[in-house]
Amino acid sequence: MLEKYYQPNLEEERIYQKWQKEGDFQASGSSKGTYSIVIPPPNVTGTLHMGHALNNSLQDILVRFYRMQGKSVLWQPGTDHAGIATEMVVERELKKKNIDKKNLTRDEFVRHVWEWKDQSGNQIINQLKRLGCSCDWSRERFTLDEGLSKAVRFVFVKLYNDNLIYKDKRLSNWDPKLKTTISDLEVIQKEVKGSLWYIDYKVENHDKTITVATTRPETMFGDTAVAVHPEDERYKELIGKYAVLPIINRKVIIVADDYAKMDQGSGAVKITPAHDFNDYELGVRHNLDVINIFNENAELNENCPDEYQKLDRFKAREKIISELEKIGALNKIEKHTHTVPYGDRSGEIIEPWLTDQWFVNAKKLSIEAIEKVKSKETKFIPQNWEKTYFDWMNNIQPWCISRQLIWGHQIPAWYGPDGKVFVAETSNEAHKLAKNYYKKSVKLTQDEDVLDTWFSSALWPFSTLGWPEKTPELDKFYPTSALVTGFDIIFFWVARMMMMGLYFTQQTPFKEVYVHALVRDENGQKMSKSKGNVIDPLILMDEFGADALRMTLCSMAAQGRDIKLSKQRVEGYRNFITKIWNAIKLCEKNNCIYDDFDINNTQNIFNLWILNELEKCRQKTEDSIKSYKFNEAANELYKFVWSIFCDWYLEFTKVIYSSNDKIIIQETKHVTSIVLSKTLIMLHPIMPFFTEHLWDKASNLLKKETSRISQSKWPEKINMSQLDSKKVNLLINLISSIRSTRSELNVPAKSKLKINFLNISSYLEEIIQNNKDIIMTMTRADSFEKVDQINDEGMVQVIFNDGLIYLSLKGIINFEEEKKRLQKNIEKLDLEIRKIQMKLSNSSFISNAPEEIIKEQRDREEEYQRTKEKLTITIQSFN
RNA sequence: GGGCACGUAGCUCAGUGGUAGAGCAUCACGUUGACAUCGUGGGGGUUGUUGGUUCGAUCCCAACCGUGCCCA
Repeated sequence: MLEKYYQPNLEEERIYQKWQKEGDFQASGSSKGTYSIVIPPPNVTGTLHMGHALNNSLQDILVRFYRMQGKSVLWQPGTDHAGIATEMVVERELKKKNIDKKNLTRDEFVRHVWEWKDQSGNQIINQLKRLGCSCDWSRERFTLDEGLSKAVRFVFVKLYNDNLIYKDKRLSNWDPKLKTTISDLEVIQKEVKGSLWYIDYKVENHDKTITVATTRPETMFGDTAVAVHPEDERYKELIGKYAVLPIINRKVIIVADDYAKMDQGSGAVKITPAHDFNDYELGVRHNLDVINIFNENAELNENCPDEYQKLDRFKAREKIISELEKIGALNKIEKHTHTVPYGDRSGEIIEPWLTDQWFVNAKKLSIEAIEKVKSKETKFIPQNWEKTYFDWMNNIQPWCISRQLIWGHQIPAWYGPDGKVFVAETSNEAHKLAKNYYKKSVKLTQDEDVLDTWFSSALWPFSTLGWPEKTPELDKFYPTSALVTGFDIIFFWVARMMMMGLYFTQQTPFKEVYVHALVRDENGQKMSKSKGNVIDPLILMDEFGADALRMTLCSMAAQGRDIKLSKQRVEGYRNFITKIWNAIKLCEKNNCIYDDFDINNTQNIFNLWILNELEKCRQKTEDSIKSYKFNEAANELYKFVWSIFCDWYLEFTKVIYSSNDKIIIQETKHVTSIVLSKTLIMLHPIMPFFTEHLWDKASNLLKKETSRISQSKWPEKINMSQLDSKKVNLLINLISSIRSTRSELNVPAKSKLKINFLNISSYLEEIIQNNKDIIMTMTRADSFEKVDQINDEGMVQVIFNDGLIYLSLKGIINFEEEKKRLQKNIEKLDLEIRKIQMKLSNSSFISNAPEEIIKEQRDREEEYQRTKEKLTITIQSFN
């Protein structure tokens, strides 16, 4: 006998270990094709948050489902090295030990990072196991593994030789706190309330001044022009003249460019090509000088007046403002809301800064990546995410891939004494190239920078399978079947994996991209540590178990809508698990031992009915998972288990067991056992732990073809010859109607009813006669008789569409109440009848609507009329 | 400013060109053997607003109002 409740925290770990020990997650050969997913690699520094929980639950559901479908399945796991994040974590750890990164050599620091990784880098992997993820851990990869690193070097060299990677001095996003560039995608634009300063610049050889409006007065020392709109009447005469920068009295040209907006600020805008992306482009158009005024800490540098040098950019701003005010050049200050770029890791304001960096020509790589989505070689689900992908791809910018960090793939480029660059996979090869070039051996130094972590992640779908070697895994599992990810990652992963995959394997890396929702808190707010509204999936799992969390996420994963998660929902699905637990307990008690049984021999209508319902559920669940409609799959199973199997079927079987029809009793036990077995199998992809537990604990009740449910096959289609569910559905309606009447009339739960019927169809009568016991038990009646006429004054009519069913309630109910009840029902019917009559009397409805719709309406009207008549007669009989 | 979603019961959300559903919450009743982490039943809706297409619109179209997100 099972215990009172299922206790997930006592079982889950043990079950997971068993799966692993048995090698259940390793891909095996199969004739039914392959199914593969690569995990979007979580950061090695990460801990499991709700987004991971959703993302990986869905992947696990797919993977377990297709495994059950008999495919050879690979779920390729691993982590990425998360350059910036890991350096930050390790630096912080070192600080605790009083070690300053600055005093360490590159090698020493890298050693510390590996030490940290070995000790703490496995957290997220363990948490994924906790969630039940059935990844093939024997194939776990890390972006800094030797194999993957080799792939990175290979790709870099190839792209360089194909002129798709180049080094260039360009503006890039400089993080002055982390002292590295970051890519556009790692910059977060935030709306900030600031000021707009209006500064008067004198115009050379002219009596006018020109007033520029700026949000960044501190960049003034880097100005090399003032721009006005070509059509702007106020400034037309000044175009081509020179404005004089206050404080330093340097001349800058006044240019006409429609980048200057007439209605913004003063219409004149100062141009600082070295420190603003738009200004830089304008500078190129007008051939302007580029003056860099910041150092790597975003302090003013030697291109600024002495008293400003080494001043932080915001201190410098204050100083400039006060000096401008002093000399009367500050015209006015307006409050102004504008967007400011922040580094998503450091939280620091990003400075566009002119540096030497390595870039990928993403534009060229994007062309095919766009094509392949257009031609549906890779499909987005839901489809509308295509648009996001196209928008970004069509406007793609050069991808800055160098980072001024230590942790990562050091760029495979070496410099000769004269700065000549040699790009090669190894130092040896670089030396060979150099020797060839210089005609002698020279000393080479390797580029200090490392590559963007995403550069290696972009290779993940094939580098993890052994590429560039031609491995059997690559051959078998690439291209992968699906990528499951959140929309916020379309640019980071999907786009870049597509570009790299196509260029290096000539195939799209995945056939489908399923884009799931974002998990928000119960008020629809994005979860964030600073808001304090984070729901920790680990805490939820502690409290309710991994299965309940997974089922919750699955049931809420409707396409195109974000998930608002609340604890109550998880609790509800924990209760669902308990419900199944209890159902199994009942089946144990009823001795539903599995024995060989051919369901094609099923006789009893309830058994036929439940098998039919099971098949409907099986079909819908299967279709839903295949089309990524996770919520539908979860709800279908929930409804079947609770509202059909438990609420009705198990109740019917109680009556069957109390009868003395041994053959039907035996059949019912067999059918129950089969339904249980198949239901557990179907629940397994969503709720792997407790289904596995029951597979073991309720072993003798189940039809088991494998010792572990994780290895079971998805149920086959049930082909029943006589699947007529109508009779049982009619019974369910009748029982519900009687219960409802009881309840509405406040019949005490303990009082037994007497039920009478007359004038009913022979079809219904047959059903009633055959199932009297069931009806009586389930409605708490002690008799159910056919009568010739109703003359007993205690008779109350049941509102049941197709028959005159009466409850004998003499002395139990108040007839005024009963009249009201019937009157209310008549009113409802009247309303419906009127609606239908309106339709039917509309000649255009009759001439335009399809035949079956018209017939349906006529039938409905007739049925309502019959019911109404019966009720009216009953009311009249009271008087 | 450009783009994408969304608006259905108190809450969270499904859904469909022809009778609007679920879970939670709520109310009433109920512990005699699966289950109170429960059972039975009830109440609760002008499907954001206004137009259009249609015999018929919650669904399709347009505009508007509101909310959220992405990009600039």
